[in-house]
Amino acid sequence: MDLDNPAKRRRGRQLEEAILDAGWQQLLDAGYAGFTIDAVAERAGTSRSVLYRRWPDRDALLRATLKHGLNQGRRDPEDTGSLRGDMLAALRQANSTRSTVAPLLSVFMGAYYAESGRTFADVRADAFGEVAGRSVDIILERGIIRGEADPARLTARVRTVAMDLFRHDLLMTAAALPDEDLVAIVDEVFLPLVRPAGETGFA
Amino acid sequence: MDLDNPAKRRRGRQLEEAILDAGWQQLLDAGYAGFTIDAVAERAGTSRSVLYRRWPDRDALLRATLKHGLNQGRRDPEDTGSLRGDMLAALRQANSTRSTVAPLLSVFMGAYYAESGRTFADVRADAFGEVAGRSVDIILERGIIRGEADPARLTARVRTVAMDLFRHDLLMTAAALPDEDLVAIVDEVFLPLVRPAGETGFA
Amino acid sequence: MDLDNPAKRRRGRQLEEAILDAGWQQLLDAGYAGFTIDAVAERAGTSRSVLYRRWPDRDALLRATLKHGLNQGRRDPEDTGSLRGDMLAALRQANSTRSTVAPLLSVFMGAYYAESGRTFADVRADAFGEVAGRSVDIILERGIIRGEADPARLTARVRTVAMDLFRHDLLMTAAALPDEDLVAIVDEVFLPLVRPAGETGFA
Amino acid sequence: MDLDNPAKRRRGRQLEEAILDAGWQQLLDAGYAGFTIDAVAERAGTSRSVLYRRWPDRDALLRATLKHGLNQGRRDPEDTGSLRGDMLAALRQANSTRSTVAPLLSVFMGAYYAESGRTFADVRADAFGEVAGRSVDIILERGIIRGEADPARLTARVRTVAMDLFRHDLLMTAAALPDEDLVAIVDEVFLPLVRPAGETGFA
DNA sequence: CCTTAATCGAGACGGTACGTCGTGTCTTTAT
DNA sequence: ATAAAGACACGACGTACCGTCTCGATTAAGG
Repeated sequence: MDLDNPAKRRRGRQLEEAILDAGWQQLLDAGYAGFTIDAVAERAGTSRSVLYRRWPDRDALLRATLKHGLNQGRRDPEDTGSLRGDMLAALRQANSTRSTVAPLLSVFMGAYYAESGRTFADVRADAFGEVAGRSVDIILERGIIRGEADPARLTARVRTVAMDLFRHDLLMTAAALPDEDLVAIVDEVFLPLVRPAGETGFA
Repeated sequence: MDLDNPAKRRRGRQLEEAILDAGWQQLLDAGYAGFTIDAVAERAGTSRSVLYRRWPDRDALLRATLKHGLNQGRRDPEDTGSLRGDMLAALRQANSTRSTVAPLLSVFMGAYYAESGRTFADVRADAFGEVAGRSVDIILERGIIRGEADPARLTARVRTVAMDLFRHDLLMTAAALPDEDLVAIVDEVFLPLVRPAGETGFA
Repeated sequence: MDLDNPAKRRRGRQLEEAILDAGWQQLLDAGYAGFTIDAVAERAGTSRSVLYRRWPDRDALLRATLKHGLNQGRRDPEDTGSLRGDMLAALRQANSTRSTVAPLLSVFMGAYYAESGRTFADVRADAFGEVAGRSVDIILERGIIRGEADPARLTARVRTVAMDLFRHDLLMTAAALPDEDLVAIVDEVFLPLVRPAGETGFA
Repeated sequence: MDLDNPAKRRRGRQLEEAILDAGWQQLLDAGYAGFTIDAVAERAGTSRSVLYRRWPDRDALLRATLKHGLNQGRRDPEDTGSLRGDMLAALRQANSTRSTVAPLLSVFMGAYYAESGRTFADVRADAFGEVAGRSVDIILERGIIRGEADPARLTARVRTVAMDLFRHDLLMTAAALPDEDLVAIVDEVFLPLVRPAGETGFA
């Protein structure tokens, strides 16, 4: 890559990181169609054989790249003082980063996990990282303590409903959602389902 | 195909139907990777040029094929006598047919509509056809008449929440959902959101 | 072709002329590769079916076009007062018109007449028209009368030698020849072969 | 070709030879129309990309194939003891091999060299190879030594006149010439032009 | 004058070859 | 041993023509 730079050849872990970074950038820049072995190799400043030594084919590289990219920069969810605020903050944070790449998840994760025989929960955990799943749990934990959420109503389905609807819309539009859609998810679906019975107004 | 076949050449609408049928079958048999212009053309007993004359590229053909295939055999939703029963029946019907192909929707519809600048509502309508959208409306209409649904609570988000969650899971797993997941969607999310305030138990 | 021009449709002979003219222009403009049925039809302001009704395939049209084009504007050879002058004039005249298209002759005439089982003489006559063959005869006739050519030496081979060498060079270079090449053909080959024995200088 | 063939893949020069051989055979078997990239690749037991890596397009491959094929099996010209015999032998040898392919030369070499701006001499040398040009020189050298040819008369035009006329007829007829035409070239044109002045009869 | 048959003009259909690009395998050279 | 470079064999892509076909519109000719 560098012309006369005698910089040592990268190897092993270090090289792998560089490749996945390059792949992620390539994915963001050129989309699925532009996610080519050649393009990624060139962007990473290495050669195709190096990639093929690590991943058997393009799809495997794509999965590794998605996982690598999506799990960058995870943070614990913000504490805004209210369940509604926390949930909205989490959705807005997600909405600001994932848009373009998200649709790929459904195809590749879907196909891959279908073959691997894993469960739906695993799919979610692996695709969006451990942190993502735990974010909602943390937010709900705080809500329970504040008395804004009723533990009895928090089935698995209800716990993930906000993120699932967000993700659904993302998958269907391949673009960041308008903020009012996030608000609608929280106010019209999430809060009514988790709020202790009897409460009716918004917090 | 047969040079000596005195059967008239197919043309126009008739030919197009045959192509889309062939495409749909090819998609079910060989998946996205096997959805090749050549393969579809051969399966339809025509030639590649005929396809390229109608759709500019593979993706356009794929979108047309998806729409064609997904909108086959639509029927008005069954009337089971209760809102819960109607909704479950609709989900079960959908669950029995769409599984393998659904994930493709997110990528291609997503990408397409992102470019075309259409709205989310349009996306849904076009991808899943008019009937799909109306099914839920019909079911809810009946529910309102029976007193099982509160018109005041039926925002756009709430109206589609059941189908959206179903679709989300389908997209993420690329497989038919277990029946208990459908039940959970109806009992834990849908009914609590649409039921007139005050009612608490399951119907 | 014309927008609202109610000008009568051309038919029969008239239409055929227009097509061959268009073909000839197309050949000169775009060469062999650009000599397309579509291009000729469009240039002639008609449609492909009309061409296919007259010639079975592209090669047939090409042959017809070549014959049409090459036999335009034939004139009797100039009388310059000397055999050398006449021959040079004939070569120069030929050199000024045929250059680009000539190489096609060898392929298509060659192939066509090979199949048709005609003789070499016929080939030449048909490809270059009756006039071309007669031109040399006329020139030589005058030369004999002037005493510049010896009838005893004028075998078939010798009669055509100048035109053949000219045509050979044309075929090999696909371009008009430099004038000195024409002079060399006349002075170094043609005149020494036809001149009555004993004469040595140039006329 | 064979996936399981443990024979090493051919590469570089060796592969190139095989391709050109295959191309030459294809040309002889199927003519210009049958000289297809696919056909040549298949015949050579390789794939289209390999050809495109070496030649930019079909015409370039055709030119390379012609050069390759025409320069196979060149030998130094036979010494028959007389200028007439040597020249006739050379023409007969040429006549026995080149017939079918020759016409292609005019179109492709012509077009190519027209673009490349090379000289006529280069055209000839490249198209027919070094040896072809030298053959005549060798024959004439011997003739001069024997006293059958006059060096003073051997201009460039005269030196090549026999081969040029032969080639001309070949180009026009696309078939091997009858032997009497070769004899006519030698006896009626070649010998009269090169023979020392004063000699008149045939050797 | 009106009908009728032939031709024109337009364009879809079923093919084939083109030249490009990406894949996954394999080989070679250098670090 | 692994990196880097790149050739090989394969196959799909989208384009451009080919030669065949169908169909409505126009036109010349005949009853």
